[in-house]
Amino acid sequence: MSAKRVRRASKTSLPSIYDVAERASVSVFTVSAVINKSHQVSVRLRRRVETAIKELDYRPNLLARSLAKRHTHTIGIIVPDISNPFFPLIVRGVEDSAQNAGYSTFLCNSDDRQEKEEQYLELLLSKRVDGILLTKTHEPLSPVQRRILSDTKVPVVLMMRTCRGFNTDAVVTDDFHGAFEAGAHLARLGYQKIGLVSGPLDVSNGRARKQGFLKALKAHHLPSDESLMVEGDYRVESGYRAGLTLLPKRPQAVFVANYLMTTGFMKAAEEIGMRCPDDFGLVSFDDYPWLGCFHPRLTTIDLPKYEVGVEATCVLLQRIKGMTGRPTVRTLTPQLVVRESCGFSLRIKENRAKPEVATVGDQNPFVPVLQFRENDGNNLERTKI
Amino acid sequence: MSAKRVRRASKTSLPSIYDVAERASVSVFTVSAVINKSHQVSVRLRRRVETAIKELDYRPNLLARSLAKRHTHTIGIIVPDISNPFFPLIVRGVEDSAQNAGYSTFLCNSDDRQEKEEQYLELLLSKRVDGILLTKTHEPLSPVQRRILSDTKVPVVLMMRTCRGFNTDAVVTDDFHGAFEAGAHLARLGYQKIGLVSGPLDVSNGRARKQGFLKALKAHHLPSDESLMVEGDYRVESGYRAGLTLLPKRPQAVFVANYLMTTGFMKAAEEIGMRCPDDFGLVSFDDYPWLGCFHPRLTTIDLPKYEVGVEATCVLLQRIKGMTGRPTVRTLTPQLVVRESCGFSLRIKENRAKPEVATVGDQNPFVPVLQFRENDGNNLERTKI
DNA sequence: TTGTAGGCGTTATCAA
DNA sequence: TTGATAACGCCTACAA
Repeated sequence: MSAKRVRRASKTSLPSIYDVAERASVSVFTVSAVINKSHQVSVRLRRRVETAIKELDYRPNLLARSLAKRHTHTIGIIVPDISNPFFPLIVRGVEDSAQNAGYSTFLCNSDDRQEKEEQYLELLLSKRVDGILLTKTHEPLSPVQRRILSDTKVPVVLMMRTCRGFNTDAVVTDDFHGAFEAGAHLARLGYQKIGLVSGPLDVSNGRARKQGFLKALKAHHLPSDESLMVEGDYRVESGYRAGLTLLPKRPQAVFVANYLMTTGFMKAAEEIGMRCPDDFGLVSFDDYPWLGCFHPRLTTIDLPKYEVGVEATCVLLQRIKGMTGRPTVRTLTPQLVVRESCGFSLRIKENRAKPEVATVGDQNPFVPVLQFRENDGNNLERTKI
Repeated sequence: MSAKRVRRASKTSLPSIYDVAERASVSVFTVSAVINKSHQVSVRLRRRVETAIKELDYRPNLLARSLAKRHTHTIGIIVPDISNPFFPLIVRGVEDSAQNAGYSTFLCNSDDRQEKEEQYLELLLSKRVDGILLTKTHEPLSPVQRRILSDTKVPVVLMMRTCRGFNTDAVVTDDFHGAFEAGAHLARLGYQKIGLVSGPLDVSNGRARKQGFLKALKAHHLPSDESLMVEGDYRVESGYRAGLTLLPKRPQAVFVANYLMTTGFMKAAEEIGMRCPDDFGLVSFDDYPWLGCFHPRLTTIDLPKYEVGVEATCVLLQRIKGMTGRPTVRTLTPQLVVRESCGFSLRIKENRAKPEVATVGDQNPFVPVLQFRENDGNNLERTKI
């Protein structure tokens, strides 16, 4: 029974800790000890082990290690779609800070579909990830998901979207105030008939962005005309259709709740033959480095995407390390970036803006943020950090 | 020795196959058999096992499974930077087809740095991925990497960039012909003094794009003026600097070898006060769905990014399944997308274009591809497939 | 300081 | 068809 560990001829597969031990004429314990620096090992033996490792080109099997130690040093991350330009930066934030802490990440795309989300949740759990970062689909937590997430103690933190009935940590951007700023900016520029292309109202930040906008209208004593508000789904196509229905009503300005929809909206405007900002002002939500390079240069609410990833990872890692306490929601502050699509300079020139209306918040929208952002390109926006 | 498997109280951690076996009063073999459908099991036992699984909310431990089966059904993918808009779609292509085949993917960012690349290669190997998809950094394969990749039989397939001295499968886009088309298009429009902002020349596709461009000049009997060519590194900043040095020389047109650099280039043009396409024509490399929505609407060479991911995964999966044979290089065809930055309509109007110059290839550049692309937004460009 | 041997949760072989 | 039981490769008491 003791000789059973004479072990395989090592030609069969990759070298194991036993092969190293044999070659160095030590026990597996010693090998393990030097690899993990978990115990003091005499220099002599250590040397022998190290050279054996080199000679064999030994590489520890992380599967076995994880199995034995019961944690994988891996976190799972589920986003709707990595090819939606909104998510790469979040993911990058996650990976950077995870790697920094010695964790690696497993990426999944849910396509915003409950079914895929469930499936991936199962997979991640089966792979025994230590924690999960999740941008929930628009659907509420299903019973299955609830069971999945409850009967295991794998910590989950939500990103960008909260989920009613799912009381867990979350890191989001302050979309309410962001949208408020967007609406307020438009109002201060003297626009009175302002339209809205909102995100899906069954998503927390879709609601928040609409409510913030409405609040701004109210704060500036502007009527809120439901006929000027159309609900989109954050996708290009819905922005396009929104433009087709909204633009003919001749709004003076419009707030579009994300970049993809803005993209579609502009396309519609072009087809209809309306120009921005000449024929209508526009503020978009979420910023990208290339937005300052093409026309109309978009005025936006910049969301700290990378930071969302970083913060979410930070919280998750703490939970993994055993932090207890009630779930927390961390809210990151977005920022108004004034360029030209809002018609800023136009309105100023025409003296239509109303600087007398009090600026809400500490932001002075009359200081255009037009300077070139130094990005290193490959690492795109991260230099903002 | 036989009773040793009475096993833990199951409160300690997640239920194992033993817990299921015990509860169903069967052996672990039976449980394993029903889970994997690997053997015939009588309905009676199967039922018992299935209900036990439900009741315990048992979830197989993939770590243990992988350890025993010696494969993980996981592939690693290393790209320079997921937050560079070029890569998300490739990654998406990979994930989709991998998942389709029952594989999951592990994403890593090398930041185009040899060091991180090596580090991640080690990690992936330690995690025992079944194969690796790699977009090599600009540096050549290091001795370490060579050893890493050789002494293990984990198949590797290169994406987008080949690597001299590293003879393995690869899936790339035909950048030579893409760049040729770009240059030829400009030449046919009657431009004579054409500048180039190339990618890094130590990257295979950086070279290819330059050479294709030069070939086009030659084909159209245009002189190639080295002073009009500047080498960038694919990043925004380098495009910006290139613009600053190139534009004052008043080129009639310019070919910029990727999107990020184009972005910087446009910024420079704006600062200098030159307008596109009025003051200079421009063709960019690599297309994005939003390019048709802002001005100047970029004329580009569209790269089938998603397909690169799909094809690469396909090859890799075959290798994993044991396909032998010499390494192959699959080359995907890019496509000229004519919009307005090249000055197409301007030149036509002014009668400066030279339609008499033979069109090279089957592409007719005088058919502007301006129609709205139907994208579903969240899944962005993938609808092109 | 070093070694021995059992356990982590599966699969797989060989009997029964 | 089922059941024991030995791998898989690593960690870690417990001993020495």
